[in-house]
Amino acid sequence: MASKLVEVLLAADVGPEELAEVISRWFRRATIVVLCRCSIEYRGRASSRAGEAVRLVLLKQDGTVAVHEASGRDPVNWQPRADVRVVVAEDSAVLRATRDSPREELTVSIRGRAWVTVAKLGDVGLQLFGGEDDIVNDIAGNPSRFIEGTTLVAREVGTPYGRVDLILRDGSGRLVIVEVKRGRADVDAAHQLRRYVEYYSRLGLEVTGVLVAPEISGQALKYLKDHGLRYVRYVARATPTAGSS
Amino acid sequence: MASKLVEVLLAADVGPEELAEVISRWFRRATIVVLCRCSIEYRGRASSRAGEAVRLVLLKQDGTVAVHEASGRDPVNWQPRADVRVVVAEDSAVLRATRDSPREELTVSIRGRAWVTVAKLGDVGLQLFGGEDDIVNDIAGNPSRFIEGTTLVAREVGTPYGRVDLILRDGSGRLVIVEVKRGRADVDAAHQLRRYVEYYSRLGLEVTGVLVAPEISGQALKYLKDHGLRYVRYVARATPTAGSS
DNA sequence: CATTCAATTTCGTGG
DNA sequence: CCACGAAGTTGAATG
Repeated sequence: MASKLVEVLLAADVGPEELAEVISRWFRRATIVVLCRCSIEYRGRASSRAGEAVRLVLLKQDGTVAVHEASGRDPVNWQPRADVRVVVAEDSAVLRATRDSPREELTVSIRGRAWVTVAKLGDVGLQLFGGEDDIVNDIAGNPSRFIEGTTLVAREVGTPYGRVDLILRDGSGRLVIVEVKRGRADVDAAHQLRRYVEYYSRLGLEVTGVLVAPEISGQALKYLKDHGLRYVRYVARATPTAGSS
Repeated sequence: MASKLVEVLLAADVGPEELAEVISRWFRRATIVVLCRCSIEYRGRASSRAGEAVRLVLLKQDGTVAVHEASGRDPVNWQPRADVRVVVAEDSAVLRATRDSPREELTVSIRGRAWVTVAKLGDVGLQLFGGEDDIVNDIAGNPSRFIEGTTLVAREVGTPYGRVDLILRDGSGRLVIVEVKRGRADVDAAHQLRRYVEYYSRLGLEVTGVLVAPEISGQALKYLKDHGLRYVRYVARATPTAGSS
């Protein structure tokens, strides 16, 4: 009962040499959290520089290096699946996280003592419901509920200009291209739909297009009308799990 | 010299009650790192559920709550700028991070003892070079270097279908709509350009379009040609800062 | 490997 | 507050 639920492999205040040692020992074998004063330099797709400040450096088991500040969900600097090397220089541990393709380099210079914690994390992911796929499935299962008189022809159809979510056929035999968005549809979504409709149209098919989403922006709606396309509001069938309101 | 560069306010192995206390005390006042065994539930724009595993829960000073696993730059679950409440239930501390607009709720059930670390992080951000703005500036400063015989007319021009990066005028007085991409231009970028060109064209203006980017995908290039648009490769003027290579 | 598209995208900016 | 577009986007899926 009193057994360890979380095994913290190390938690200590360390100097540069010790920090370098800890990182070398545990990198890619466990998750390393470093609270430290550091400056950052990045060179690759773009380049950036950040002066010295107290930050949190997170080194994950897949090689991810992320440097966090006091705000934001996203790190201020990062390197996904990096190769890491640490060298000790003066009173600093300099962490170099590199990556080919694209070729880029993140350098974190950690000055003075740092607080380092090491632990093994799980990697089980999650089950997500309510993504775009779920909506596509919903429509595919009963197209006429959303667009009157239609039947399913195909789904996830590749074209040279992208993958069409759904293709239906209406009462008069005309194809209906359907683009689905899980959130508010914007002008890009409308344009995506137009791209597909235009493609099939050029093949000589009688074709029309419908954008299905719970909401739509004004510009997107105007764009659809301007190009002879339609918007259909998506409303989930029923409360799948009771409980709310 | 031996003064603290990083002030770690707390680092301790704590039970549910103590953890709840620590979070209540420091939330939004400092950054809290919790290594723990937890399960997660999310309900909002979508919904998700993740079983028990060892994870890292990060609570930042702006209210951000992020739950990290062993891999990935991004958290497995999160809530930006959340309101947080912690209650103790059985042998667990249950953290509820909510948010209005959109209305959503993230629940992290932390079972048993956890390792918690508290520290104040900086929030200075960084200076980034080589973003899209830099490229737009570069072109705006000397349009004819990229597109022969052109002069600057306007930049960041709003249309009903989005904001145009640059408008130039060529030798024959025709408008040239320019869309800029900092990386490889894809078919979406080509479409974006077409949208703008079409808009001005419908207004009765003599207009053409150019996509400027360091690279372009084959399909995007084909799409441009199919619609009478052009691609111009962007090459940075000179090594802005010496030192590399 | 390139290409495309979704994402609980997040994040900034402008109206 | 909405709306749009960039991001060093990341990440997955597909050819």
